[in-house]
Amino acid sequence: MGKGQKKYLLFLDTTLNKVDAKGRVSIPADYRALLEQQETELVAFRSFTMPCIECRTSEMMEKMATDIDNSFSAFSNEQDDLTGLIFSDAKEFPFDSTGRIVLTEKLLKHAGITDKALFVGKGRTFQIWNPDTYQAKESEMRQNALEKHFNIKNGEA
Amino acid sequence: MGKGQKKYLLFLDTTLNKVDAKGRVSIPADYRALLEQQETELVAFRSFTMPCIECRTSEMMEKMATDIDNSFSAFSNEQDDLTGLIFSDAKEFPFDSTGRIVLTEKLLKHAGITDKALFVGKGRTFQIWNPDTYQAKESEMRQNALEKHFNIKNGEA
DNA sequence: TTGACTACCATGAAATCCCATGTTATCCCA
DNA sequence: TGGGATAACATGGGATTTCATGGTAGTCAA
Repeated sequence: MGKGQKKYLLFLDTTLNKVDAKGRVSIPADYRALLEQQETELVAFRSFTMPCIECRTSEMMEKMATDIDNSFSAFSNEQDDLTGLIFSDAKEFPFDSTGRIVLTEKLLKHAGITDKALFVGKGRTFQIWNPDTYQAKESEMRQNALEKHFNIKNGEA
Repeated sequence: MGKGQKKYLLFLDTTLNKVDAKGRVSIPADYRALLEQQETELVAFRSFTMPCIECRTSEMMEKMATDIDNSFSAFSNEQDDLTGLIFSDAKEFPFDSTGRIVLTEKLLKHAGITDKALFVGKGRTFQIWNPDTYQAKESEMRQNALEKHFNIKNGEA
C-alpha cells in the first residue's frame, strides 16, 4: 500500500518538532498525509482538562456538534458550557506548502510550549504538548494502566 | 494451498532474524504474506507488561479506535488512558520491496534487542523478542502450564 | 509606510527505496 | 531416494527522495 493511500484514519506515534520564532511548526508528515487524504482541515483548540492543544479534523468537529446536540436539551447549561469551551475556542489551521501551521499565542501559552512541540497520536485525534509536561503525564498514565486491570478487548474484524 | 491463498489470519511459529546496523529486520515471509493478503499494515508498540515488541494489524487498531469513538462512557478512564498510551506509542511499519522494516531505537531498547530478533507467533498477533530473553520466558511459561491447567473456553464465533 | 501575516525557495539531515549477493529451502528428475 | 537445478529469502550497501527547518519575498491592512 503506497503512502498516499492509507486505508484508515489513525493518528499514531509521537513526534517532536521545533517551534520557531514565528510560532511555526511542521505537522508530522504522516499526519499531514492523513489530513490531505481525508480532504479535511486541521482544527485545534485548548484542552479543557489538560495543558495541551487538542487537534481534530473538521469532520470530527461536525460529528461532535451533532453528538452534543443529541446528548443535551437545547439551551441547557451543559450544552452551553460545552459548545462555549469547544467551538468558540477552536480555529482552523491550514498548512503551507511545506506542511507547517502557525500556532497562536493563546494555544502556545495554554500548553506551555516555547520552542519544542510534541505531537501525540490518540487514534482519531491527536494532541500537541510541551515535551516535558507530557513526559510526566505519560509516566502517570502508564502507572495507572499497570495497576488497574488490563481489559482491552482485542478487536478483530 | 498455494502461497497467496491462506485462509486464516494466524501468526505461527518462531523465526530468528538478524537486525543490521540501521535497525532493519526482515519480516518472516509467511507473516508478510498474511499481512499483504489482508491488505493491512503492520503496527508495533512496546508491550506494557513484558520486554518485547507487540505487533498488530492496522485493522485491529482501527477497530479499537472505532470502539472508543462509539462508546463515550463504555470505556473507563483507565482504559482511556491505556488506549491513549497505545496509540501514542504505536507506529506503522511498512515494509520495503525486500520485506524489511526499520525498527526504532525506542522499540529496540525496550525489548533489549541488538543484533538478533525473534519473531514469536501469538495467533492473531505476534511479538518480537530478544532471543535470550524469550528463552527464559518460555521455560517459565512452560513450567506454569504444567502446574496449572489452562482452560480455553469454546468460543462464540 | 509600516507591521504582521502568508506563500514560496533553499539546504542539510535523515529516512526510504532499489539493486546486488550469498545462503537456505524447495522442486524435479534420474 | 538422492542429488543437482531452481527459486525464494534474508542481508549488505549505495543511491535517491522526503522531510523538517531557516530564510526571504510578497501581500494586505491599518
